[in-house]
Amino acid sequence: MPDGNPKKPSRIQTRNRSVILDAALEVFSRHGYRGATLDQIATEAGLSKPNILYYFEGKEDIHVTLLSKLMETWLDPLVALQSDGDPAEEILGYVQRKLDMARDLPRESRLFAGEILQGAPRMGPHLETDLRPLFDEKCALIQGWVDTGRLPPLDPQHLIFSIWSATQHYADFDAQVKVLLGQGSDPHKRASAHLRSMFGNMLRI
Amino acid sequence: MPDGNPKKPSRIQTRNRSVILDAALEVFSRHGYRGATLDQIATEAGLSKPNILYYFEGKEDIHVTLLSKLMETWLDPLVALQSDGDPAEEILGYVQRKLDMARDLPRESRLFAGEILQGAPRMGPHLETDLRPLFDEKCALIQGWVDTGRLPPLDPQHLIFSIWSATQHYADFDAQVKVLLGQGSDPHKRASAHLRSMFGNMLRI
DNA sequence: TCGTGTATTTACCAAATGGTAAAATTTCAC
DNA sequence: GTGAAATTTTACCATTTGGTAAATACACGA
Repeated sequence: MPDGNPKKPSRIQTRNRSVILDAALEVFSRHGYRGATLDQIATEAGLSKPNILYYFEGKEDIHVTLLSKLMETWLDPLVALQSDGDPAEEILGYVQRKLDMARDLPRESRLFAGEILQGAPRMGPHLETDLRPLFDEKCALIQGWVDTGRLPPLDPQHLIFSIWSATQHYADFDAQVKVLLGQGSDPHKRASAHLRSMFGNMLRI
Repeated sequence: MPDGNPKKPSRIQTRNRSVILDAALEVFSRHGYRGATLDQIATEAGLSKPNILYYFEGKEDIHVTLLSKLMETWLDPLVALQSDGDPAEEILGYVQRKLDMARDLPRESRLFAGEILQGAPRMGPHLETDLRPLFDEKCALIQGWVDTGRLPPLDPQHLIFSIWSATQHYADFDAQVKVLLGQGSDPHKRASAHLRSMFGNMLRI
């Protein structure tokens, strides 16, 4: 049994757990938790169903593991929002990082979106524990910039919401975006320019 | 059989179909298509499962009916975006209508979001047929305002995406928003002020 | 009130799905 | 190479779930 005990995992274990999680990310992000089946995940992973249940306790275990690992990655860009340089450029850099992330990790974005959309049934605690403190910290940072006149008056909480929604939109609503944009010139570049303009305007004193 | 034939529906039919659709909206929007069960919908509607299958051909029929009816409602605010008054105020009015809609019809917003998130498997055609033409028309309208100098240079397509994402975020990611805002002063009002400021800034010449 | 079409319930079914037991196979330290 | 442990497969099972058939109850115009 690979789980529970403190022994270090074998090479096979490490590889297979990672293969399974990647397959599960693919399937869960496309069909949602309920819509995904263990058979689909098994096929995608190139393993048999009982075999994946050898590495994970069950469907929910896979999903939760995925969400936990994802949370780190997901918060990275926000963690990187520091009080180093020019406030406006700091925030615009954050916007850019989030947008790049939506392009590079669309499956992760959709997995997250699906979970929240359904009321975060398997992630509620994580939100309180991991996201909330970081969110509060960065809101305070931005509020500080406002208070010291380095940014115009604005609402840090809703600013962050706008950044999240505007950037993740391109991953989460990809199906719609594709239909509406047709095949135009480098959508990512145009989105980036638009967002830089929009948020840039609002951050200018 | 209530379906297919051209007879006008009885009072009971009208009432029950509407009761079922409302229950289905509740269940589908909370759990997604696959996550929802006919039993849940039946319970929510106060009817038996075979009874709802007397009014609809099956689970998918209910879902598709729901999405079709929703599409109208959903596009209304965009239809109302006309070339009447001041361009900036027209667009800000649209933002406000969309935000109000996210507050008043969160279930509809989540149903729509869930469908798009999964690649619009049951709504692809509708997007091309209903949404695309309207989107193109309104983009042209906005582009016209830009070309005649009544709006600063901006990207109409991505502007609309930003409006959609920023407003619907409050309905679709409600679970997250609730956790992060705690209980503050009238979130809707603050969101409204923030969005008016953000988009107002960008629309000013 | 009677009879006919409408509406609802009861009793099912087949497929899908998450999961398990145990046998068979492979890996690897010695 | 050998044996024990890890890994994988085969053969299942119980539950859930979308859906159906047929019997029953009901509404309502004549």
